[in-house]
Amino acid sequence: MSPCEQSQAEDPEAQTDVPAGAARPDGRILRGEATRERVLDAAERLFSQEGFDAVSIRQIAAEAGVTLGLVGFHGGAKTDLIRTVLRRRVEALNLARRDRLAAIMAGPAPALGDLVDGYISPYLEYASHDDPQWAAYARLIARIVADDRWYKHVGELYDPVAQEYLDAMQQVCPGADRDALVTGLTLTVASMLSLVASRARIAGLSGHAAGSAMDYRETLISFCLNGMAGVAQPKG
Amino acid sequence: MSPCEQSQAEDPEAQTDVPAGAARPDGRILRGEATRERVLDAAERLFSQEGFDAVSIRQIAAEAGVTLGLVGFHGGAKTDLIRTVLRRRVEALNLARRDRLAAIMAGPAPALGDLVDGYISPYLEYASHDDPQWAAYARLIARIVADDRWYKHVGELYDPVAQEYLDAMQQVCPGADRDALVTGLTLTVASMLSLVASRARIAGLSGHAAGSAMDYRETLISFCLNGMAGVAQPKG
DNA sequence: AAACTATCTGTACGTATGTATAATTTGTCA
DNA sequence: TGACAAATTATACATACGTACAGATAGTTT
Repeated sequence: MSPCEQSQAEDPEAQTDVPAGAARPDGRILRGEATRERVLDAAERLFSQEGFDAVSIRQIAAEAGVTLGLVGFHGGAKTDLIRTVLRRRVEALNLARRDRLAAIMAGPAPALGDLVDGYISPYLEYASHDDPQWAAYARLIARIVADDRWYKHVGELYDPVAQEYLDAMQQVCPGADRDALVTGLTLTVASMLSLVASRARIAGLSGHAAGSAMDYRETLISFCLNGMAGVAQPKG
Repeated sequence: MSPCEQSQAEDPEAQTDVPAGAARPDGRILRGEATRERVLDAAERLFSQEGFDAVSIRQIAAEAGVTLGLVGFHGGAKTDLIRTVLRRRVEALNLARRDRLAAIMAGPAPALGDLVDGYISPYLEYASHDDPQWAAYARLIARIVADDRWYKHVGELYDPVAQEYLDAMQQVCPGADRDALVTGLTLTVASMLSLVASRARIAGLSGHAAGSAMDYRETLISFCLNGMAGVAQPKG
């Protein structure tokens, strides 16, 4: 009777055979929905702070203010729980990136810099979002990409939009080698994530406290744009 | 009687009151030294593959082919063990970087690109080293920087040389803002590490298997050089 | 040979882990 | 109101964990 294996039925009226725990046919939310959200939020926060293996189900329960059994009830097994957490916010990020991409390509003179900015900025904005859960999620993604166990899952979620950006980049830089663009975008993403994952690095080297990720946005975009422009040039 | 808390007495004749487990006054190595190395190697491999929290002392013992107690005997507590592993190879990397830096600055026309190359290449070379332990260590470093628990320790080990490179960069680019250089070097390091940590990302986006980290060296250096040049320009 | 110390083995302890489940409460609909 | 399912509690289980330690072994020194 656990609702933990529900599919991502975002649309309340999408189907008649509603999985348990999701929206009801009459549109009302089952009472467990708020609890489920608390559990996922707590897991998101703790996983991003301590890492998957260092966090116990009991910690998550305490952080969420629920009993131990409820974490399993709403989140399923631990590996399912983090998968759900990772999947939960993908749509919003992908949508923001796709919107920007469409706007850029519909404009008069789409440039490589616009595309780099379009891919990076939504993540940075969410990472500096008022909602601390978004900040936690951004940090979690930055953590997870170095872990082969979860990268496969994360990659599947984000790669399609990345491919759309790569297509657009190829359109804007006709002579560029596809593999070079792929590597360049990978390095761009790595740079972007590093700003969120460990501003401690910058703080340590600069000698003063690091600001918000947004404070580094200009430098980051400049770095990545110039870097991409470098690798996008046809050989010769 | 555990030798696990030995200081880094690399010089066999450095002191008369030798800590247990290190070199003897007569220059001979105590018999446990080979075992200690096996334990550290196994920990290095496993930590780099699975992460600190996912690896148990018993796993390390099995991987090293020793009994459980020996891991604690030679490695101390688990947190001491990873600290030792992280510290063990720092000297070699710092030395290689310092050598390159000296050669560049003694040359006729030191350029920003040379400095970027000088900082990146030693790590890439060690990461692609024949010795699989070096590859494991490189992967471990790439993993660890996203974890605040260990970054503090790693930073202390590598930041002094990074500062020397930053000084040299400022010398080569007199108008550059120091904070911009710091951010740029941080992004450069993040890009460098990402190539080692997860070539799976590139493989996933490109559609074909990823090669060795060395295959991406040119693209990486081009990306980082152009990126650094971008952020090193005085505002205006 | 005897004393000594580094090295190594085997085991035990207390605690924490992920997960399952029976029993209870709560809200909804017929 | 009474049946029914979702939600919640409390507890139990088997296992794995990090660490400590008493004792055995093996070299070295006296």
